[in-house]
Amino acid sequence: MQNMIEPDEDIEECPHCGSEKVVLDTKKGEMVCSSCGRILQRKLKDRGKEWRAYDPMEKASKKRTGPPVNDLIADRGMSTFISKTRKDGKGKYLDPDSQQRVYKLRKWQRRMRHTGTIERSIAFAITEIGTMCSRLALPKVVAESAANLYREASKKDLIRGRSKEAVVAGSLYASCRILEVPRTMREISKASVISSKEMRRAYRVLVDALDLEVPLMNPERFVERYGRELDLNSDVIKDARDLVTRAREKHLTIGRNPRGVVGACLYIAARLDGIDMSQSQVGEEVGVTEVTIRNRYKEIVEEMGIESNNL
DNA sequence: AAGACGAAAGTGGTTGA
DNA sequence: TCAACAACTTTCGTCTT
Repeated sequence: MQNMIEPDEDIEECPHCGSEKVVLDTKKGEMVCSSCGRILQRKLKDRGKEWRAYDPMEKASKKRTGPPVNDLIADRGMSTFISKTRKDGKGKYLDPDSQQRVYKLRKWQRRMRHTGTIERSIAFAITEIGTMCSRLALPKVVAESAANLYREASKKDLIRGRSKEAVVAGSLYASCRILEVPRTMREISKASVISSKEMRRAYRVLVDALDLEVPLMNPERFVERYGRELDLNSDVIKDARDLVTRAREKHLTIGRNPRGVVGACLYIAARLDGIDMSQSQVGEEVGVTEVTIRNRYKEIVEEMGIESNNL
């Protein structure tokens, strides 16, 4: 049977190593770079059919579905529309009386669509999630996940007493954490009208009330991202990633702002590679001060026995 | 002159009574 | 609810290249 798993968007080359050997793993539902082995997209949906048809007649008789369920539509695309055509099911024109009735029905359906408080709230949230995601360049899976979290939150009545924007921001952050998309709280709250304090509170409530399994944030993901933003080549990024791993093994990361650790590791890796880069440059990119970079850098160099004359 | 370094004081968040 | 606390930031003077 032909497999119809499709990526959300075409990925032609790996954003990490630039290789064009991006393959689709239909079993796991993942897009994978066969050159560097990184997963570029997860949890792809199977948009295909499970049946086969050998001629158009059979195709027509077996077809029984519409588009897939869409999490980014308030009612998930599951509601019915009353058609605009003035024909009945058999293609005959309706008499004027019936036309009048259908017109009224349509009007009422339009009015009823988003009248439930929860539906209206979700519709708002999805719009908000959409604009935030485009501002933050977040992939569609994150938007879908956030929409689902918001829906769950609505069901459990968690929005009451909080602003919708806060719950949206909290859902987005939670989705990023769950899907291991490297975004900080600060970034997300900056893209929102919500303060990071309010967002944090909403996020906590979501995690507690919905029993979310949030994996520990892993700084290695941030190394990738900031390394690329600093125009470092993949060798340096890899070295920096190893440094972060070793730093964590030596417990140099606990209680520390991960961005400081990541920044310091990038700084060290770059300097070891002979690249000229200032502490403040790195600090600015990862969002901490030069002093913090310096402090982390000192600790790491000391603990790992890196000869400072190489730097 | 720019970047690195270190000290000191201030700030916001966490923790435990 | 409040105080203690650790991490981080800001600021600034000094050192190094």
